[in-house]
Amino acid sequence: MRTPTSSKTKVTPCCSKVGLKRGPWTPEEDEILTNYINKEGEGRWRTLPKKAGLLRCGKSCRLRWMNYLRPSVKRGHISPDEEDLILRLHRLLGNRWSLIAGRIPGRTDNEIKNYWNTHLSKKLISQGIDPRTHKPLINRNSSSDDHITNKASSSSPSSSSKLANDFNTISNPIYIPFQMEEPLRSSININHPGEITSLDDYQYQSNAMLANYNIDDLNIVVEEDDEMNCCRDDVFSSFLNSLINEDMFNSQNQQITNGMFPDFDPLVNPTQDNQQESG
DNA sequence: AAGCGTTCCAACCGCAGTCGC
DNA sequence: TGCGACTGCGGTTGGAACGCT
Repeated sequence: MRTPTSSKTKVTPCCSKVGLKRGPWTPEEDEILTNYINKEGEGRWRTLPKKAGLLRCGKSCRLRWMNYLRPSVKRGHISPDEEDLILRLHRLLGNRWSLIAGRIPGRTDNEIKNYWNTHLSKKLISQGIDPRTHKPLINRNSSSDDHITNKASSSSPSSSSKLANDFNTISNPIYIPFQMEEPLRSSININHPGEITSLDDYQYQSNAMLANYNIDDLNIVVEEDDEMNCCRDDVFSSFLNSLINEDMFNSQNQQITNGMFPDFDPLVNPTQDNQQESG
């Protein structure tokens, strides 16, 4: 674990504003940055501004490139399909904007975050749905949800609470068949068959797959098996695809669209009667 | 047309993870 | 092992654009 930064200076040279320009980028700056990256490639952001002749910090250059100048960045309105996908992915991943953006071609994490904050969260609230938990707002004060709501709604940036936030954001939408009190960085072991016997095959497999991911960053943790690591991105991609394409999501999102919310969330508690078959 | 409040989004900030020395 | 540099992420902010009166 990284040493807390509070014990030393927080101002890195990159953040020092001495002599560096801030604010909106000019077309000239955009052109300089684009030309440089086209020639030299991405990366080495720290030294890039000096080499390119820009009076910007590396962070600013990276952000401008990633969110605006990259050729793959799609401009324009979010389509209904994209909106639906964002809803599904947010329900699955929480405020993991970069992960969500990674599933939506051409969209950046910043764009999706902004769209969520300005459109989708308000839309869900207007429908009586807590945009953090995707549960009905009416239940947010119930004792069973307090431990989740309190942590999820905390804006405190302390490292421990942030990890707790992340864990709850992830664990809440997805059923995990056992309590995880382990350190968050540890991988989850699926060897708890007694707790998952009631799951149907699909959900068993989904949770088994989830259990092999590091819950903190959703990268697969395969117990130091490098041969498995080489394909884990593909596995995770397939896993996400299988989840976001499931009919259970379709039916739920249809109800969300209609301003309703299902009584029961099969992903949170799949042992209830209305589990749905996967395709 | 002017003033004011609201919305939206590009950009900034601080923190955390990773890596190399 | 510890430290610093670098990078990336998510939350927040500032101000331009927009809408209403």
